[in-house]
Amino acid sequence: MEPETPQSAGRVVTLRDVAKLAGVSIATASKALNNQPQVRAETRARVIRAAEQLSFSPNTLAQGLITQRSGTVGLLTSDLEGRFSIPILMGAEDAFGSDQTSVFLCDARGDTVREKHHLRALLSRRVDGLIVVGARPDARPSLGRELPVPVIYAYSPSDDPADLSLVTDNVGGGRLAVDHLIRHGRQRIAHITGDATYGAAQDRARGALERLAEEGLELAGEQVWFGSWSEAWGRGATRMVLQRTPDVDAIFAGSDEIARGVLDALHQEDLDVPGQVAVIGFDNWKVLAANARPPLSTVDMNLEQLGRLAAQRLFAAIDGKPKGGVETVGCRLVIRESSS
Amino acid sequence: MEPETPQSAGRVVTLRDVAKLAGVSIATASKALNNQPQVRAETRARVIRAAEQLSFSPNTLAQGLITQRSGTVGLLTSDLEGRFSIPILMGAEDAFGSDQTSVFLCDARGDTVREKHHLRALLSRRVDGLIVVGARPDARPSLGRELPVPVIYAYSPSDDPADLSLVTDNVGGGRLAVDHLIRHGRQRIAHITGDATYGAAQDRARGALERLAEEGLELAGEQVWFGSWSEAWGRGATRMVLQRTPDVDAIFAGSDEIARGVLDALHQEDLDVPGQVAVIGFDNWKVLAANARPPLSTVDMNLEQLGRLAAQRLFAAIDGKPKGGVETVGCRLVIRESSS
DNA sequence: CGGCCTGCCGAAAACGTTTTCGTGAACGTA
DNA sequence: TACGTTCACGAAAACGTTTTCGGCAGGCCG
Repeated sequence: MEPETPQSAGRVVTLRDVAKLAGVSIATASKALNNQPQVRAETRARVIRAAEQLSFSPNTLAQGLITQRSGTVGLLTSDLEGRFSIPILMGAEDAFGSDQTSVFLCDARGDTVREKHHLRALLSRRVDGLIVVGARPDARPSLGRELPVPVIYAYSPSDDPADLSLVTDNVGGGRLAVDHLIRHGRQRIAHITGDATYGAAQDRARGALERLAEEGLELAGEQVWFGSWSEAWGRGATRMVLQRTPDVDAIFAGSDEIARGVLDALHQEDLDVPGQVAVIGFDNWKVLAANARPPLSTVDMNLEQLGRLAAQRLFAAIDGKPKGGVETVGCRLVIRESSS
Repeated sequence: MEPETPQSAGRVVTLRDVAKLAGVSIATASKALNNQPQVRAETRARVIRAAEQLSFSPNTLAQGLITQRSGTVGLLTSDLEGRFSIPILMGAEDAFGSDQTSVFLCDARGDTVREKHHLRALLSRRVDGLIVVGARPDARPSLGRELPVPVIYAYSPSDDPADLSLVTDNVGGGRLAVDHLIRHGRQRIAHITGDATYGAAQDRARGALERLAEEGLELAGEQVWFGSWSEAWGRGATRMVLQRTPDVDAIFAGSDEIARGVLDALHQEDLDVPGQVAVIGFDNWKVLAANARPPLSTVDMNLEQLGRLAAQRLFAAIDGKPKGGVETVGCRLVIRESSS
């Protein structure tokens, strides 16, 4: 009759099993596997071999219980559906994945009570930290200063300046777009963008105007065209711009959706892009931008990098004193064919 | 001098603190909070009050250690970027959220070794179960039968029929689309779809052909137009279909991206949609479908429901014997204006 | 040979719960 | 009064680790 192994008994392998197989105590087994110095090389090897043989994997719950570190963080998003959360989430997950920390995903669906509920659950699970990623780039209410773990706000900054928030540099993004158009010889640049109540819309417009002013240029189309973040608005606004300034030679759109509408309207007017009018979007939403006709140049917010940065800052805050303030992440140009 | 509370000491509140404040033992405190019967009503009330006063939240790690249930599940996606994972993930998160289980999110980025790595980590964390959501609707390698926890495969079925997989009913989706077109009096229906190596493309086409055959109709455009999942292909294929069958009165596109291309090409030929040609897409990818001109009718795969179902099946499997096989989730029509 | 240091190892406490079991009190019954 | 039963409650074990500390060899020095 075979000697019964832990696995064959349907039990999950524990450190005790490894120790017994290696002929050492539990304490030594633990030290051997954790690279503690006070164990002979030969013994360590024996333990490791035993662990592999049993395919031992340590119970992180027990580890967390004693070390007071769960090795987990909470990712509290208020809107999974919104496409901006996802890249941030990917970046964060990526940055953590390389370490040995796992990520709890919670979607509050923009509901405050659901958020509270998730927060409670996460704290109960003794997460080592939290990343809160918002749905829109404007400030959101802080979770409070009395939390037992550090918190990083990503995309939506916290309304409490004592918290650490990571946000997109929308002003810089606006500058970048206009700078690119100017460098390609455009002089009569219009700006069509989304909802004026969005801070991001204001910031992008401001950046654009700043860069124009530096060059001594005025905005074409008489004004910044605020509206909604939709293709339909892009089409409509384009027609109005063309009416005011028929010789416009570039349009900076506040989002890729709007830019698609702009392209569509320009086609209808038989204007060549980028021959007669250059177009640049914002977001680098690939399915929209890359499939446009012609493929759309656009500004990328580097959201994945923002997510990775959030993870790094969270780590720093977990063992160190927490920092407050707002940190911005720069944008980058993605040049395709609509602006060459 | 104030009596020192646990919080003021910077310590996290434990059951011991609650018990002391309520003047009972730890055991009784535990029983009181867990609605065990063997505790006097008055005592229970006192304990609960103490717990609230200290805003006690039980350490789930300790709970999990002893109950052998961590109350967590792993969500192992192979491709977060792909838009199909997200709704499934939302559905699953939603279904779990109402219960007291939390979700670990892991993105393998389509990499097998990363997947193995995440799997190890999840098992180490003693998750109670796993949901594996794939990137494309074709079969993927099973994680194996020897896992200590139940696994549900969502979207991509496992290649091992002993596993339980949940997939979209693509055949039904194809039928649904064509049925809708027929009901609206269309007789010359063409089908333009994506990569022929995708099982989903084959299935949708099969469903469409079945439904046509039932009506005694033939496919317009001489063949099923397989190609790629892109707008460009939609444009190109539409031109070819028009060349073959100038009087086509409906086009069923295998995806919304393709449908956008179809619409674009029809506009260029000055054909009215839906007056002369009806168009229906697949996926209900809102930003594409709702913003199209005219807004695009399409087939929705009910992915959120699929995610919720996966969560339910996982629960059933956690305490019950695991079931195998493939279960399909039906599609539904989303009627907008392109097909009326 | 006695003392001291060094190198390895194991016993045991600790983390914060749940759960089993024992115990004392109160009560009813013979 | 003696005895069994029920009712609340507490002591202690258990979950699977990490870490502190003490002990036992063996080697070196005086």
